[in-house]
This record gives sequence, C-alpha cells and structure tokens, in this order.
Amino acid sequence: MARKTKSESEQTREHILDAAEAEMLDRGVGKASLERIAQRANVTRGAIYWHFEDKSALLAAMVARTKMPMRDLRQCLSEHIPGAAPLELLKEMMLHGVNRLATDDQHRRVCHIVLHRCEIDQSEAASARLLAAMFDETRAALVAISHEVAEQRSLPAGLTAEDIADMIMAYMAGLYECSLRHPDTYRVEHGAETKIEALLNGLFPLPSPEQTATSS
Amino acid sequence: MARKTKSESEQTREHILDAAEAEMLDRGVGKASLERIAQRANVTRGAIYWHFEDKSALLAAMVARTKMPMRDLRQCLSEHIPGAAPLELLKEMMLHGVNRLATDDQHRRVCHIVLHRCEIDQSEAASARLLAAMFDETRAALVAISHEVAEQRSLPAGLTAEDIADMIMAYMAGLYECSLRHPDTYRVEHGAETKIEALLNGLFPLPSPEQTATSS
DNA sequence: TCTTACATACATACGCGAATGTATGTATGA
DNA sequence: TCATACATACATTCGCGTATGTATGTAAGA
Repeated sequence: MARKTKSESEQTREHILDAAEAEMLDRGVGKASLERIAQRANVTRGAIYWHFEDKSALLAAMVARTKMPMRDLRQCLSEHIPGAAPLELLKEMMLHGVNRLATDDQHRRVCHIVLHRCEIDQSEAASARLLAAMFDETRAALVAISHEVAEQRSLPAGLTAEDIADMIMAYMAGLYECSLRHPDTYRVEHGAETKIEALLNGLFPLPSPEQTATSS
Repeated sequence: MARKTKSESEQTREHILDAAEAEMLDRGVGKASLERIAQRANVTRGAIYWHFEDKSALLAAMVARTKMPMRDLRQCLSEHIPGAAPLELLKEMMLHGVNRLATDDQHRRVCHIVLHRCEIDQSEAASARLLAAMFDETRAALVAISHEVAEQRSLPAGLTAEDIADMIMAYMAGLYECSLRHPDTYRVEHGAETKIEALLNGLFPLPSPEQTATSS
C-alpha cells in the first residue's frame, strides 16, 4: 500500500487506538496481541510499530487520550458555578466523576482496562506512575477542598479533614470499582446526587449552635 | 527424586501455592511462569502439573485458601457479640473487613493478585465467577442488614436501604482498592472505627421525634 | 511547471526466546 | 508390586522485535 496524507495517517493512529481498546478490553493488556489489534484496525503490525514504540507506549497513548487533570476539572467547575460554596464545589466534583463514569463509554473502557485488565509491572512503569499520580492528585484535591468545607461546616468527632477526604476517596474509588466490574448489577448513576448529598451531609454535619459558640 | 509421604506431598502443595503467590504478586498472573514458580518452591514444573491442572487451577486454589464466606462471618460475629443490635453488627462486619485487610498479609496478597494483578478473561473464568459471587454475596448481606438497621434508625431523605447498602459496598470496595494499590500512602487501619461510626451515623441518622410519631 | 530527491507510511519476512503441555522415566512408600 | 509423587525431556505454539521492501506524498530546484 501507499503512503497516506498527514490527516489520513492521524486517522489510522486513532483507528489503532480504538482497536487496541477493544482488544485489551476483551483479552486484557497482556494477552492482547499486536497482530490482532492490527487486524481489528485493518492494518498490519508494521503500522502499529510506526506509530508507537511498543505495546506499553500504545497503552500510555490510550490513557493519555482520556485523562483529565484534576486541576482542569476544578478550574472548569469554578468557572461554571461562579461563587459556589466549597461544599457545593465538592459535590459537583464528585457528581462530575460519577457522570463521566456513567456516560463516557471511552472513559469507562480505558479505566476498566487500566484498573482491571492490566497487570502493572515494570514494563508498564509509565502507566503505573500515571495511575499513582492520578491517585495522589485526586487525593490532594479532596484534602484541600475538605479543609475549605470544614471551615464552614463541622466535622464528626475525632476526625480531621484529611480523614474525611480519605473516606470520600474510598467512596469514589469504590464507585469506579463496583461500576466497572459489575456494570450489570451496580448502577452508579442511580440516585447519584441524592447519595452524594447524604454522604456529604453525614461527613460534614451542620455545626450545632453551642459548637459554633465554642469555636467563635 | 523419590516419592514422598502424604503429609510431605501436602506440604509441597502448600509450598507451590506460597511460591505462586509471590511470583504472581511480583509479575502478575499472566507473566508469572510455572518454571519460576517451581524454582521458588524448590521443585520442578512436573510437581506443579501433578498437583494442579494448569495455571488457572493454581490461581483458583490460591483464592480458595483465603476465601471466607459471608455466611460464616455473620454467623461468627453473631456468636461473638450475642444480642447485638443490627447497627452494631454491621459496624463489626465492616471493622472485620478492615482489620483483615490491615493485618492478614496472605489475604492482602491474594486480594491484590486477584484484583490488580490479574487480567480476568475466559481462561480464568473460575476466578471471575468466584469474584462475582463474592461481590453478590457481600452485597446481599449488606442489603439484608441495612434493612434491619433501617427499622431502628431512619434513612436519609430519598434513599432506600438498598441505596445505603450500595454506598457502604462502594466504601468498602474503595478501601480495598486504595489500601492495596497505595499501601504506602493510604492507611486503612488509621481511625478505622471512628470513620466507620461516622459513616454509619451519617447514613443511618437517628430518627427525629416527629418522624417517629409519623411512622408509628 | 515539471522533475528529482527524500521522507513518510506503511507491508512483508525472518529469527528468536519464552512458556506451555505432554510423554516418559524413576524411585519410593504402602 | 503397584500406585504415588515427582523429575526430565521434547515438541509446539505464540508473540515480539527488527530488518527490509515499496509506493506515494511533498518540497526544492531548474
């Protein structure tokens, strides 16, 4: 076959990424063969090796295609809901995560691959670091905003803002876990907002009058 | 080498399982080779094929070694804390999970392997079914006990006992996720009991007087 | 504007190692 | 002596990486 123009080559690259998503979702990253990925994309392995160095680079590109930094999310939400209280912002951040998990199929696929169809070892060090970084980033964001919320609401006895952030972190991680692993029986989107509100109300109780008096 | 007595052969079986745990933890299930597992156990692949049909059977045996059915747990707790209120029982169930996750190293290893070092596909269908069964089992237990608790406490507005059970399910799943994936930065055991109490107090608020009057 | 030269975007072919499953050997306990 | 509990040897498969072939897009120069 002949050489393609630049935009066409960009398309084949996308086709390869799509095919890789499908293959890795079906067989897992380890058992996904470049040969079958190529067949799905109607190219040969040569094309894959032209666009990507190896399988792990292919995986990394897949992740990069769907990753959204926390920084951008918060920025975006702050602009979208100007002057929102921290608690409102936190709720919106969580809702955004749930919504994306419920509706963005590509994001679901990629997360499912990275989280559950991938044995992370040294060869996928890049993906491993990226995963850890996303965890740290999310957690840091939660800690920061939990501190802000704690200035307006109170905290359960014996717990710090960091503790609450860790609990929220676990809840969100669990939602991803349950929703991706058991999509037929666990519906994240069901009552999502109500649940989040209930959780946050429980974790950030309204300050009782005497507490307010003590703290002020 | 020569034939061993029955108990000795049982020991080699255990050694093989131990070695498999270590290998699969290091390299992941897919990249774990039976040859290296055999070396770690000071046997040859022949021994492995004698005791297990193939790698997936080996994995299944590993899981079976650490699995504890929910039925047994509840039974055990009911006997241990006789006459406990449902809420107390639920708290103890969750605490038991966290404690095991924090202290039982073999359990941690096996869970980490099955959850994060294993690309579940048709070849590991047995493990996949077992995992799904554990999920369903746990969830059913949570739903049941949530209903019981809901008879004594109240529920957040707009949520059912099933909803609450799903939230608790997500929280527990998230604890496993965070603790196993980021053992250095995420400490499950830190303030575990206080956190669980705060969570349950938030999800099962004390019935307010007028609500009690209305419901009765 | 037409040609030339080079880079691009793949396809094809080859060699390699690694892991698996099986078949067979063998020494020992019961 | 016979089944057990392995060890050893062998064949086969599979996927990867690389080397190489090839046709076309594209830019520079005449």
